[in-house]
Amino acid sequence: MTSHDASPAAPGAPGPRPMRADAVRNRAKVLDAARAAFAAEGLAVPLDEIARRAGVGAGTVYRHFPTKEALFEAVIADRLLALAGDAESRLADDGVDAGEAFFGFFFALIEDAEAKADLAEALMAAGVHLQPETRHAAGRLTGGFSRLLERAQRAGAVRGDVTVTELHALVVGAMAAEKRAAGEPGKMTRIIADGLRA
Amino acid sequence: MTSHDASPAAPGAPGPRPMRADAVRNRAKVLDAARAAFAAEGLAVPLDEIARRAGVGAGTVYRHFPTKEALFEAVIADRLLALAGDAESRLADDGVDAGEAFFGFFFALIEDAEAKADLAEALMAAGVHLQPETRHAAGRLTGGFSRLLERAQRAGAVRGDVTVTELHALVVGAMAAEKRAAGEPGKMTRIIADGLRA
DNA sequence: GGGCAAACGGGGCGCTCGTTCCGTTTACTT
DNA sequence: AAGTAAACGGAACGAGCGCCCCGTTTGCCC
Repeated sequence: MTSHDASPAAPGAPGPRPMRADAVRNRAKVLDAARAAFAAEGLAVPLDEIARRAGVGAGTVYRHFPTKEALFEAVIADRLLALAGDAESRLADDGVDAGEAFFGFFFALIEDAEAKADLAEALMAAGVHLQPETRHAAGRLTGGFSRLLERAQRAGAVRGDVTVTELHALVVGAMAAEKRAAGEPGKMTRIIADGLRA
Repeated sequence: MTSHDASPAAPGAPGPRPMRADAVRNRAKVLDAARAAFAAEGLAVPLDEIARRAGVGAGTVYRHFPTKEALFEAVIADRLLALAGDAESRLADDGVDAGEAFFGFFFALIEDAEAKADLAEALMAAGVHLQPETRHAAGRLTGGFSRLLERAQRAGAVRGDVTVTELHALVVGAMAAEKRAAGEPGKMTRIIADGLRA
């Protein structure tokens, strides 16, 4: 819930002015509405609709986020950080072997994206022109995933000729396949995972 | 090149009136321009752009195709028929075994879609509200693919717990993965294909 | 409680794009 | 060669949507 912070910049040091109470409240309402709306319909949802659901005017949204894209990224950055945290905690867990940890995350990642249209879209997008905050979050996720992959490869659980970039592409592919196949959730992902085993 | 036919309806029997010469010419020009434009940019290309490339006015496009969607489908139906023909000819070829035939088509299908943004989009789309002609073409493709799959499964080359629908989903997934991964074309598809083997 | 800057909100602008309309041109007929 | 209906083309319409402007409201400080 990092994005529920009151101030968009310089949270610790008291900057020029503290935010007004209603502004803080509205920022949170917009963010919550955006989360729900983007998750349900992806970037396609009109900004006016988000404003309406948040109970504010469109102008208010634009005071807090310079552009629709920026609002989208604010939502996405949160999700990416959560996923990065998941990867890192699996990495730290000594109870499961490398292969299990890797595939566990692989499945969790795709399952999560399935329920969040925006995340899927964000991962599919080329990812150009990202704000620094988003870029950092994406980097942390990639880093964690990369270490999970390496460990699993060293353990002989995953074929050695796959890079993180290719893995990312396969995740996108699995999400696309999963969305297309109605019955038996996770089956497409399982097939693709089988193709990844050594 | 079935769509280069002069008359949209009743080609054999002389209907109400034969088409005027310039109309025939323009229809073909529109179809060619649409083919190129849709292949390059998918459905996103504006209709005015297609008209411009074809050297006609937008109104002319609409006399031949009631809607942009209909024009799109006219292009897609051709592609689907060509693919169905490919599947059928592989089916008829006794020189290759069932597994080879299946995977050969699998790779060909994805490679083809890679070069044609519109085909990829069409396969990804839910496919609701299709014109009868398109529905028929899609059915023929699915039928051929289905027989290739069955034969390969019976031969033990492909895992038995996959249906045509799921296969379709995996094709879409492979296309998505392939588009996302820059280097070494076909690698993502090969990994997914490995997941499909028995 | 009064003053003031910050925040609000929604009407409106500008752009894109699918579709239609209609005055003009062009191919066929006799 | 003249008449006619089919076909043309591009200006114009309308809908959707991102974004901005500005008159009004509201929280904050003295």
